[in-house]
Amino acid sequence: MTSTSVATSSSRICFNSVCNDLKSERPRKGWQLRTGELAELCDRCASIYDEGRFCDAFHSNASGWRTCESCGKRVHCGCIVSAYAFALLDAGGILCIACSRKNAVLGPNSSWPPSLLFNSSLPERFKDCSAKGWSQLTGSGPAPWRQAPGLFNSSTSQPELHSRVPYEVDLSTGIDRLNVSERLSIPSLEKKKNEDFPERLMNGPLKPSAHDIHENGNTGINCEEQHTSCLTKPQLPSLKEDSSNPPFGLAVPYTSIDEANGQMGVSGTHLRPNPQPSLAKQFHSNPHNGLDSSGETQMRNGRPRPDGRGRNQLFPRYWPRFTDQDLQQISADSNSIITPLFEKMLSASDAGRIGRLVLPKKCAEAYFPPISQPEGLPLKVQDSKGKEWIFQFRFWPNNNSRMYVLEGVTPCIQNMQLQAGDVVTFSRLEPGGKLVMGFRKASAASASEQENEAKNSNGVSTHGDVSTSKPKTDPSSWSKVDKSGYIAKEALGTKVAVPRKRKNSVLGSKSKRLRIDNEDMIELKLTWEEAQGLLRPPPNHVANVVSIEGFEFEEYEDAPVLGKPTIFATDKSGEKIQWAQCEDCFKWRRLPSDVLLPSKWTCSSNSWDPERSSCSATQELTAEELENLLPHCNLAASKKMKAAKQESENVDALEGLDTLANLAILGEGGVLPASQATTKHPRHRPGCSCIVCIQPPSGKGPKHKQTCTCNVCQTVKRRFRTLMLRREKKQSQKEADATRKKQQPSLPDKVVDDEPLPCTTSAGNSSLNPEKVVSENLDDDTNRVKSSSSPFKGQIDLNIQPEREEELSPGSDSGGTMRLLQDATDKYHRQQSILSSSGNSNIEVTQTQPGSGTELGKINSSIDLRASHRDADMDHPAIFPIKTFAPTSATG
DNA sequence: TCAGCGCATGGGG
DNA sequence: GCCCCATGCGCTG
Repeated sequence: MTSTSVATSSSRICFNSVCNDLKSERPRKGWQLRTGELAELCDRCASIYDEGRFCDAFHSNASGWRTCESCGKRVHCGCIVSAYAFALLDAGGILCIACSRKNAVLGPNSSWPPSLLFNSSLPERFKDCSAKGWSQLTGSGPAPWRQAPGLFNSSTSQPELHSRVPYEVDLSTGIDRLNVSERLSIPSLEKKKNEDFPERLMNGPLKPSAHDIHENGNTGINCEEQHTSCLTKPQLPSLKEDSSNPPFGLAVPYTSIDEANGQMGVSGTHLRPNPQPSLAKQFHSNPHNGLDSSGETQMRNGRPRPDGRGRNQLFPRYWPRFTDQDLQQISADSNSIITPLFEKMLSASDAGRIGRLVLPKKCAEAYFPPISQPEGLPLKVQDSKGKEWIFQFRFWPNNNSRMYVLEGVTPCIQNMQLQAGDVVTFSRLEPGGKLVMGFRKASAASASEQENEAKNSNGVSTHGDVSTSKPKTDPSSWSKVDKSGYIAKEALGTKVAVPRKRKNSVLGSKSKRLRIDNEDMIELKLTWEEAQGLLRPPPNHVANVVSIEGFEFEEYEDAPVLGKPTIFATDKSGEKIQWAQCEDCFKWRRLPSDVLLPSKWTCSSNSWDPERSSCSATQELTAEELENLLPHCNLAASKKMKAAKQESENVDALEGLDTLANLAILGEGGVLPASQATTKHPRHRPGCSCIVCIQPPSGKGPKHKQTCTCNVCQTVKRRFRTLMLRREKKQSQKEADATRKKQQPSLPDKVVDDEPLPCTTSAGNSSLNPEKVVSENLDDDTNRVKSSSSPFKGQIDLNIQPEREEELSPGSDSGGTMRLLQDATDKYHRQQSILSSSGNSNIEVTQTQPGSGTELGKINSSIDLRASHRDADMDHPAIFPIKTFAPTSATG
């Protein structure tokens, strides 16, 4: 290549040094430069390049021309443009890419780096490695990071896009005119599906090149165009259109015949050079990190796109989550480029003694060397410490598919002290194409994240760690999506502080999906309302408000920022300002209006007002001013929080009955007014003394002795007596039923079963609980709650737990009162759990109690007032669909 | 007997 | 109904 120009974006001249034409407004992209950018060409050169005639046109007199050993065609082998236009033969000589493909002997140039293949000389390995270089496979050559989009950015809800063959056939004419090829995936021997190519076809365009991002400062027009494209299954004819459309490069598959069975075997694509971003760009561009177009859109909208479901070919659990530091850590050489490929949480099997790590199929096929035989091939993998391991990469035929495994991973896993639940990450290190295996300890990740969260004054927790405890304190290293996702959880006040990959210490792999779902549920405890309160447009962006199913959402052209809700206002001089509340002291601090705060922000981070950069500094706002700023509910919550904070320092954290009593104490004469200190279900009126209304909102408060005769204890004990009586009643009823059945065996069960039902007619109560009558006689509190169920259909009845009470078998009575206490305490916790996840803003506000630690309350208390609909909804609380944490839900 | 290999099975998406 | 994949389980050395 004779081009010696630098920066393609800065110059208006065609990058082709022998061409002095001006680039067009939207220069077309050519090959990839070492900087990761794409050469920008004038239309003419780009066309020539697209047609694969670049070397013919511009390098005809240059050295490096060789002759294809097969067809005799002259092939230029001496420039970057032609780097992938030929294949080196082991015996010497070269094949043009067409012949190599045709013969299925070798793929395009840049075969597997020797470092990756333990023994590439073996015939089988040779075959396996033929026609596919690591660089091609993983995109290391032209576009390492683009590979990922191909995998992870599939079109939406697309069925497996099949038949590589038609594409291959159709595109065959385009093969030769493309100089760079990229290995895409291994075709299965058992099938000829190829979902990769169409995806890549889409995803190529889908991904804004780093260059584009760099140029535009955002995902830009191209990204939007790509986004559109990702929603539409590409049609074959469009391929050529795309192929002539340089900006994002195009993956064009080529066909080769499997050497063993003659099936269409090794396939790949020709790919024009793609952007290979710098480390930072790579990270930010890498969809694995959540910045793919669609993902970004989801986040920015605060709601999933309709097409979101099938967006990714791979489950998100395989998306690598790397920080720049992670990447740099893997890369000992600062000049190296890390391409995160995928990650996988170790299952029990993976981490077991068998030493087999099951690889996600698509990841294996896309990122690992293609193998056509089950035996596979040895793969040299470097761990993050630089130690090299050799695994056998192989597969098993499985249900007309393949199951890929890495064998022999036990030493490595043991060396890294990994166990089920930990995450192994795979990346590629350039140059050299080394496969690097990192890991993230589940426990360490979780702990360090929480620690970081606590330490990081920005409140932006980082997560993800590749193999070391190296702190990740640079929030900028996170993609917005990652950050926001994290903050969202953080802001929930559920102390969830979980990484996306939070693991239980011991994993039943079967429960993995469930576990992940549960994490998602936690995430969903944030209502759209609240999410909107946290979302704000990026600087200088104005949100479009769209209404969806009656709810308003702010939509941003660019990724929104999630952070601490603040109150925007105008000061006396007319300057726009915002008020933010310190997480620690709850004082409000004045900040510039354009400041974006992390979700956890404290006075110490107040660099805009050094005098008030400490919690000890007085609050600038007077109480009156604050009251004017804050809506009533928020103010109340704010005060409560403050009181809570103070109170929490004086009381011990307690559980169960103690907790109940604590509330009563707080309510009876404590710091908080009773109306605030109680957890009230909306249906309960002031003065209600039922078990719900006297429940403490938090686990704080003084302990109660068993002999305590305070209001709460008496209530609880009365309730326990009720429960015991119910049990006895139930027991005797069952015995009676059994006796009756024995005496009247012909009596249909239904009659027996239905018998208790008439009880529900008492007092017009619709309860199905046959013990209802007893309950009414003994426990007016519970009765009141139960009887109130009908007007609130669809809402959670916090008191009635029929199934729970069904569980109270007489046999369990042997434990005596303490067991009952425990039962009731459990019930209380369940109720609390339901309350906290109910999504009812009333509940949330009033539930925010001293020391509760529920940051949700904080959210409510300091929600961004620009979201005007929030206030409206405070008055008319809408219950958004919320997933509840099923396992502990005793009511519903 | 045991470890490892390779395939089968079945849950979940 | 298909696919993925975690894991079970039988076979073999």
